[in-house]
Amino acid sequence: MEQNEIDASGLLAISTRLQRLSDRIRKDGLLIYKAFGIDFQPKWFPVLYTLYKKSTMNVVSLSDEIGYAHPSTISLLKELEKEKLIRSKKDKVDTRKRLVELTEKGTALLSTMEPVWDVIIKATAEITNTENNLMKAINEVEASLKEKSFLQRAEVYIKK
Amino acid sequence: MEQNEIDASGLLAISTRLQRLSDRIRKDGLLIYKAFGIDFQPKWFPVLYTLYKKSTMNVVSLSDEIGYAHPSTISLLKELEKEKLIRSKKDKVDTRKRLVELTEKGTALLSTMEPVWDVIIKATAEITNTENNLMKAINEVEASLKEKSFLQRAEVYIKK
DNA sequence: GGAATATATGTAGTTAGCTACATATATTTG
DNA sequence: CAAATATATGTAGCTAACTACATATATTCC
Repeated sequence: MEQNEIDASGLLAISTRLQRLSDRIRKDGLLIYKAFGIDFQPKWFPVLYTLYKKSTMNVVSLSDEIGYAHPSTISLLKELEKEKLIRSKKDKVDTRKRLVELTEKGTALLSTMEPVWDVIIKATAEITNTENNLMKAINEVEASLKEKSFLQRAEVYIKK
Repeated sequence: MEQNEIDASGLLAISTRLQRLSDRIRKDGLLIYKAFGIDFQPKWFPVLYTLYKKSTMNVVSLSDEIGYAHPSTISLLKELEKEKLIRSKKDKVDTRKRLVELTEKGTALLSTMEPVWDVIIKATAEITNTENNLMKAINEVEASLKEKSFLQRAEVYIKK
């Protein structure tokens, strides 16, 4: 009975719990980079990693690739430009487009990060690889949301 | 190979993914309350639900109960007071303490919410109850973090 | 080939938590 | 019992994403 109540309340507060877990992991992530003497923020990862893998991209494709709204990407790019980790140039064919790529400094940084990532991946795997694997759970939830949104699912029960 | 790369990158971006999932669920949550014609924000849930269950509490115990930093609770209480859903009074024994409780309006609102919660719980269960259950995964991850933090786990690998 | 539409980028302001610091009152202890 | 410490509350400002809106350039279509 009590157990059910805890579960119910947990489900109702799920967004809050996700957010707090995210915060916590991010903060420790920052400290891990620091422990390696690397000046790197976890939030930079999706943008930089994508540019590392795909070399040159414009703002919108980059945003789509990492799944961000474009203003979020723009503000990250602004920071990264200030850090001289990336640079931009105009696309000569389609002048609306801003092409973004890593600088030499950026490439150098990213290539020194492989050992750090290794550690982070191992530590994260250790933490998340419990009976219900968090990464897999997120993937599964994202898949079920893609199929039918939270709201749509709720509507079925409302109409009953 | 490619699969491993996706996993690695996923683990490295885990905080971002958690945050975005949280946002998405919260936004739909708000719409579900709206669909019931109820003026209620998902972020209010932990505070109001706790007051509903425990009647009167001071700020710090309430924060501890829901696992928030006290300034977060204070700012929620401020909103809820403006909505006239809660009220506060001084503790006569320990005058430092501010005792918080639901108003009649608050109690009335909460008691009309049971059917909404039912729907939310069902829809959430539908979404999260995949092979790797998200709620359980969060609980497990929080338990493993409590035992040994992300940073501490990383340090073991750094020292190697 | 010009008008209507679509796409790319950018800016401003919001959100929901947080930490760091400040202050007031209680409690403990020499 | 006064000084030192601990606890409760409060304020200010940060963060990392978002939406809504604005503008510039491309593309499409009559």
